[in-house]
Amino acid sequence: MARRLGPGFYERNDVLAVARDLLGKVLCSSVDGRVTKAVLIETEAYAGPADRASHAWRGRRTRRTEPMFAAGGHAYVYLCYGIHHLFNVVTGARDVPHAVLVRAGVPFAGLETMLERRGRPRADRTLMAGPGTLARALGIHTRHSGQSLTRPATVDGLWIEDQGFEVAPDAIVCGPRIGVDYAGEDARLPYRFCVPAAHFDASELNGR
DNA sequence: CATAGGATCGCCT
DNA sequence: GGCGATCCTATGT
Repeated sequence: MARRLGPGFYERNDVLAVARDLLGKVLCSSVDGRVTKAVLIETEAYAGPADRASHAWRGRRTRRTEPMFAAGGHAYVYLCYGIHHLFNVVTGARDVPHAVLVRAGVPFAGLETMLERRGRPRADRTLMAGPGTLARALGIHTRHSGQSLTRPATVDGLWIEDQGFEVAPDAIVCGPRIGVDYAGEDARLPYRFCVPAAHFDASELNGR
């Protein structure tokens, strides 16, 4: 049975552990009267003010980054390259700006809606193979930035469920984050986590 | 007010 | 593998 993740999951201060634990969890959206869900297969941790790759480096606090300083369990969504709405899970205590960027997923529910949003005729590996495409498939928008992930469902909202998918620690591959060359030495930190998409192929998803 | 640049994507060759 | 799209955000004057 599905269990919505609560504050205890998100408010942990170990953002690397949260990034790992999000693999296999199911990101859900209710947008435009439609519910869509994706199993997460790739995440990246952004570790607070000490992390030069983070928007909150050196405690930078602006209207855009303000949601990162909320308590764990809120959304941080920002526009990248003027086009892509990238979704992050805010983690840790209030005023500690940890976040986990959700980079990829596989469909779990609402496939027709996700195909329509992506302008695709059928599902393939590229349907949600990057942070921009995943957010688009789920209808995630910058207006969701700052919203709670733990409040009861609304007509326009996001949350994350545990659908019981197990991800063994040795199935997780980690490596450096993508697109953060500007971050100097921090660009090489192994803060990116993935499980192969095959882990959650269609046969396993049937019947859940 | 002006400007530079970005936690990307998809199409082109 | 190379490049243009596209516009918000942050920063500096």
